[in-house]
Amino acid sequence: MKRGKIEIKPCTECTVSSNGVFCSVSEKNLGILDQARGSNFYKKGQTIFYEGNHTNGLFCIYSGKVKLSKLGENGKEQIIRFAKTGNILGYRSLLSNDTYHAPATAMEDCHVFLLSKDRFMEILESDPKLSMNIVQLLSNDLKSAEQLLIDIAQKSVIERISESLVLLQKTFGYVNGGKTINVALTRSEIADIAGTTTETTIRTLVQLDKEGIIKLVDKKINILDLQKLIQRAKIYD
Amino acid sequence: MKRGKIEIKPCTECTVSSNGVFCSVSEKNLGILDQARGSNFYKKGQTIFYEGNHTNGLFCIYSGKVKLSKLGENGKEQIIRFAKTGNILGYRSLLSNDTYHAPATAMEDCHVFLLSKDRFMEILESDPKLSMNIVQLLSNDLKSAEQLLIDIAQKSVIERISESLVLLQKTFGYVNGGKTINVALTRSEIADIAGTTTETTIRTLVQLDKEGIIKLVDKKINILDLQKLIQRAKIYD
DNA sequence: CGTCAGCTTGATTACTTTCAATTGTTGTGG
DNA sequence: CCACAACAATTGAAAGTAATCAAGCTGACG
Repeated sequence: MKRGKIEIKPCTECTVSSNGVFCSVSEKNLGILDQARGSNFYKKGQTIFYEGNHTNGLFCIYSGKVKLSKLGENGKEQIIRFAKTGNILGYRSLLSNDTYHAPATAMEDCHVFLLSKDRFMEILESDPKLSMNIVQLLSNDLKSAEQLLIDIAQKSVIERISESLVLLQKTFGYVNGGKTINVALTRSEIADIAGTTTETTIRTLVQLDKEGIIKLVDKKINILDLQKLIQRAKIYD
Repeated sequence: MKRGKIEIKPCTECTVSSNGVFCSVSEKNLGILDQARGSNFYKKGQTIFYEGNHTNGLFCIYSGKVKLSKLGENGKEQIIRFAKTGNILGYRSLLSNDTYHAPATAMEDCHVFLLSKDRFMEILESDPKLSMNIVQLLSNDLKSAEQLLIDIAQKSVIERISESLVLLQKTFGYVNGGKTINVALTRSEIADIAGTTTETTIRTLVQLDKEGIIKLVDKKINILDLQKLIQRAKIYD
């Protein structure tokens, strides 16, 4: 953890996101947050919080990519959503004063701030704009979760895999403007997004490759024809 | 619509729920709500709001049962959650200023109040307790949606059907303390909860009946052994 | 250079859907 | 009140999809 090498801005000068939940918060309150934050580093694969653990604060991602998953009774993982630079984590559990219900894992090396629960709640109560932002965050999460539910319940594997790739592209974009999706995932993780098995994922990716829609290069996935991929995913919106 | 026969209390004297979101709201604000509400009646099967329609208010269920569903691209329905007396509907769309994204349908004759959007937002902004209640409502919805997602993604049909029955029992209880689940659903609707087909649902219900866990009497479902049903659903919590 | 984790492929099996046909139930208009 | 239409439930057979099981491969890394 070579903190000396990393430039860390105070919350008051945060530029990681132009539309984050804290963007509308006053300088004064950001200053309070600043005093109450702790800096954490996680290596790829490390767990940021576990399912069932008690909530001790709000996580704010300064850099890196994180997956939120949920384990079924049989231990199989389902990825619920992703979080990246500028996103916050753990608000659902914090706000309903619950334990974490979806473990978060670093998909690459991450730098995360932990904001004190008390301080956050304090600001939340005095800042209607922030509270509205949180409500919208929850609403959007709910909307996505319900959409994912429908997709997993009703779509075929190739549709779900295609949709997963579209989602990844939308979320993480391309590597310097090219066609390679800007995130490193194992086949097994892609399976955990689409709600299927590793083997089926591999076969399906190969099929999409053969169809000329994507191009598999090592572990990287290139999207050759996003429109066709969207068609394959049966996304109409 | 024989309104004359139905006794309608003002919001200030509402007793439909002891833990509803409005329970903590002041008399004064309830009075405001009261002035701004409209009374609507829906027959069984009627749609209260459609997917894609613009949000014009908040629905509060005075009596009756409602299902919120979502349609897949192929037109197949997935039931997302239920609402009954004392629950509110449409808050997600209203709060994120979105169109309705999950249509609501009356499962039996319903009496529903429509609260004005403006009036509600007004009170919401002045009442931190209410806004906290809403946040918790959203949090809980999100939690359930994610749980349902895992279940549909990972459980077998018999587990999902079993779980659906447990959910129905928890939500609607028994008919006068007996063993009959207090809600009327078609096989097709049960299928839409569990994310399967009507035929498979029928076969599965028959199997549970043969196992002595439930007893099918006409369209009513009796739960003979709730513990075994929970086991069959692989619910551990 | 061995090991381990991830990737790939093939064969088999199990589960669920789909299609088709029949019966039962309900509500409605004559 | 009955006949009919529309919807709901049921059952069987066939087809399809994806999971599972087994085995070999590949590449990164100590």
